[in-house]
Amino acid sequence: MGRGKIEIKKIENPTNRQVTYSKRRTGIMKKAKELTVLCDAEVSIIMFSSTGKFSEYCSPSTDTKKIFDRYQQVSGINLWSAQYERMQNNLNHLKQINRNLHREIRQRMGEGLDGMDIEELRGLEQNLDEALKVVRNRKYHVISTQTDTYKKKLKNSQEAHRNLLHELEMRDDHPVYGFIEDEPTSYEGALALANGGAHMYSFRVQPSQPNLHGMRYGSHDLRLG
Amino acid sequence: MGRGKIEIKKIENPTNRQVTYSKRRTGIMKKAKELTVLCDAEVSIIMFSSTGKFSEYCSPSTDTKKIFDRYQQVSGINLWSAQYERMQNNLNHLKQINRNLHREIRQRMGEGLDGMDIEELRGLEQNLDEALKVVRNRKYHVISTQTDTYKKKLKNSQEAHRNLLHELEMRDDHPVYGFIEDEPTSYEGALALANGGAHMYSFRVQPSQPNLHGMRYGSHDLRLG
DNA sequence: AGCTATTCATAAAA
DNA sequence: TTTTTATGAATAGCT
Repeated sequence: MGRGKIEIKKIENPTNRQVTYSKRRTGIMKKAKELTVLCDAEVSIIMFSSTGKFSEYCSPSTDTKKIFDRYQQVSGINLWSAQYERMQNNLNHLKQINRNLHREIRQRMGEGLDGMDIEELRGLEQNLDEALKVVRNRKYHVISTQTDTYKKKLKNSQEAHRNLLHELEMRDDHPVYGFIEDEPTSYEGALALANGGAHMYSFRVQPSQPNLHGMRYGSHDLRLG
Repeated sequence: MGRGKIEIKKIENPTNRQVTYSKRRTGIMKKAKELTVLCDAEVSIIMFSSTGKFSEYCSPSTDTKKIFDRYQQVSGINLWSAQYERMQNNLNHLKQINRNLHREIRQRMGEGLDGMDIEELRGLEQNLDEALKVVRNRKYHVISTQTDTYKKKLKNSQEAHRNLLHELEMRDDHPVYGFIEDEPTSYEGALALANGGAHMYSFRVQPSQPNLHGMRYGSHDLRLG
């Protein structure tokens, strides 16, 4: 179809090749359009020239993604299955880990112990016992630190007060209002703070069967996704 | 290009349409092959007839997936980003939950307490204390159940032994070997079993600063994914 | 599926 | 690139 027949092999002259590409590309696209209309077909064409120039055709009734989704269904080959499967596995793995973590927390809260044998129970008991000691120590440490800080602040405040009074005295010899000292420094005070805080006036009731469900020390959102 | 010009509009006669589809499809595929060879291009064609029949062409130097990946890069539109992003979000969400769970377990083991204030520490302490009581109760329950089972088995064994001896006596009046009774039923025995098991002969050493790292009561794989 | 009269696509040149 | 134009290719309508 042209001034003489041509052999179907790579056109070595780059200019000719480019010209032929351009012409034939137009031709294929036209044919694709005609096929789409005449035969009510769905066609997707993607092509790259040897210089990397990109062109595409897609039937107007659809889009490239839809055609490719359909292609995947029909061909049975999922083009992103590798990526997809890797993520899916990752997801399942994380879910499994989460289940394990969740179970462990439940056990550490005294729930779901039915499946554990003596060895496991003894291990858990010892672990909890040790953790409890550490937490208690930490608590007392935080309390004493806080008390010290409070003491220092009080001291500074007192001093500032005295200085202020002194200054006033120096200025106009007015009568002096005494500073009220009130430091909870006794061990009993600290203990009360440790065990009741703002509620130290009331006794803590210990139920024989404590309902641990929903009783968390923090406010983490621990629901599984 | 046939016996008369045709208008480019849908061919209503299904047979004609199917025939035309078949002929023109062959034509396009041939053109695609020629373009591939002549111009050293990469071409991917996917089409579906109105009856759903699927055909594809792809340049031999590549494959449909590669062309599509390249298409995505060039067009800038990631065709499966929606799916991908959803999974990615899911994954990140799970990872966050995982971190929270892990942190909670660490705190319940007495690690990573630095960021906790008094209220939280007191809550954790109380929670651990209650859990410890529940676990202890459970442990003793399991032990007593186990002891009961052991007793019953022993009883059955003794009875079977006596019956056997009795039978032997009845048969040939041989001398009788006594059954050695050895039941660890005392509370001391149960306690020893509870606290030491197979190692009840040795005293348990309580380090003043217990190394909780790696000391788990179970054998869960808790590594983060 | 083949055939073939026609129309279409396009190689070479401008 | 696009246009021109001579030619080979594709195919519509029939069998």
